[in-house]
Amino acid sequence: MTVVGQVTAQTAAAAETETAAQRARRARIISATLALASRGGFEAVQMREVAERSEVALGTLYRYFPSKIHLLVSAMASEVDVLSSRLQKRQAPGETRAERVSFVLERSTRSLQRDPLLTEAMVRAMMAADSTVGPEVAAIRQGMSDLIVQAMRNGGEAVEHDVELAAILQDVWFARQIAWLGGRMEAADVWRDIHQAITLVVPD
Amino acid sequence: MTVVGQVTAQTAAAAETETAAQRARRARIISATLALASRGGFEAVQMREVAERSEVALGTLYRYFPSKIHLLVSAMASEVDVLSSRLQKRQAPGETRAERVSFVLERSTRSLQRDPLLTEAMVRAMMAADSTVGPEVAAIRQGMSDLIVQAMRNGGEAVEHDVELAAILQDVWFARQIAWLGGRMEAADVWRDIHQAITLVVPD
DNA sequence: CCAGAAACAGGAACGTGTTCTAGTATGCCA
DNA sequence: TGGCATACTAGAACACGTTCCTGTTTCTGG
Repeated sequence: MTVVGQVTAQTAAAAETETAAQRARRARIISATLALASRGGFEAVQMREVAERSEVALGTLYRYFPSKIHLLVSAMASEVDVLSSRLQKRQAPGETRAERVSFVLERSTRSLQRDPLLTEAMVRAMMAADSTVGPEVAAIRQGMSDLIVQAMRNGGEAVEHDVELAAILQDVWFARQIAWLGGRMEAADVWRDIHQAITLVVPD
Repeated sequence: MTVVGQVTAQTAAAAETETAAQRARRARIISATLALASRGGFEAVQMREVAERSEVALGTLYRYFPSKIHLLVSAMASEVDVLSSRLQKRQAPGETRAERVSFVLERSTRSLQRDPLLTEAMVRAMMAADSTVGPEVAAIRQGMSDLIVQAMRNGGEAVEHDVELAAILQDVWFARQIAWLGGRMEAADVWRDIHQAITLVVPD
C-alpha cells in the first residue's frame, strides 16, 4: 500500500530535531504565505512581506525556504495534505471506477477553484519548479496519485495500469488548471474536460 | 480543415504593415533569443543581453515583445512552425492510428530534447504565461493539436473524439517534458510514458 | 519638401527576489 | 557554568525584469 497520508513527511522527518520555536516559525511562515497568496496571488507573495508578517528576518525566511518557489510549493504540499486527509476519511462513492475517480477529482477541482488566487500562486510555483525543488514536487504528485488510485481501487485490488492512468489524469488535471489560470478556459470547461478525460481513459 | 500551418499567423497579419527594417529587427530579436536560450536556458535570456545582441534599444525590445514571457513564447511559436512544416511535408508512417501518433510525438520529443536548455526556456515561459499571452499560447497548442489530429486521421475522415484525445495527449506530453526539465524523470522515461499514454488512450 | 507623428537609441531608475555582512541571541557540550 | 557553534535580526547591497525620460531618427500626409 503506497498511501502515505502526509505529503510533507520528509519535512516532518527533518523537523523531528527542530525546536518548538522553529516549528512555530515554520508554521507562521506557511500561514502568512497562504494568506498573502489567497489575497493577491503569486505576485502578492513578496518575500519581505512574508518575513515581516511571520515576524522573522528575511535571512531566516531564506534559511527555512531557499526560494519563493520552494516556499509556495511547500505551502501547496501543506494544502494537499489537508485535502488528502479530508478525502481519505471515507471511500469515494460511486459504482464504477470512473464515477469514483470523478468524485475525487471534482472535489479537488472545486476545492482549488474556491480560492483562485491561492491556486494561481501554488500552481505557478509548481510549474516554475526546477530540479532543486524536485523532491517536494514529486511528493505532491505522489499524494495526488494516491488519491486517484485509491478511488479507482475502492479498497479492492490493483487493476492493470491503474497507476499509469492516474498519472495521465493528473497531467490533464494540472494542464487544465493552468489553462484556466492562464485565462484560456472557463472554470466550467475545466471540469467538463477533466470529466471527459476520465470517461475516455478509465475503463470500467 | 483546421490545419493552418503558420502558428505565427496572427503576428504575420499584423506584420503586413511592418516595414522591412521592422521585420528584420523582429527576426534578429527572435534569433538572439533562441541563441541565448540554447546556450543557457531561461535565465540566460536576459532582456538587456537580447537587446544588445539584436542591436536594438531595450525600450524597442519591449515595444516588440511586452515581456520576457511574450518573447520566449513567440520564440517557441517560431520553433513550432519549423517543426510543423517539417512534419507536414508527408504523411506520418504507420498502420494504426496509435503508430502514426507515436511517430509524430516521438519526432517532436526528440526534436526538443536535442536542445534541453532551449526547451527549458520555452516550456517554462509557456507555463508562466498569464492571460495576456493567451493568444500566443493558444496558437501553439492549436499547432500541436493539428499535428496530432492529422496523424490520427491520416488524411482520412474524422474519428469520434479525436480532437479531445489529441488534447489529452498534448497535456501528457507537456507534463512529461516539465517533469524531465524539473529533474524528476529521465529522457528515456519521458518517451516511454508518452508512448504508453498513446497506447492507452488512442483506440485502433 | 515640410510638419507632425510614430518609432527608436541610450540610459537612468524602480521593484522585487536573492545574497551578504555585522552584530546579537540561543542552544549544546564539557 | 563558560565557551562555542549555530541560529536569528536588521538592513545594506546586488541582479534582472520592467518602466520611464530625453533626444534623435524615420515614416507619413499634405
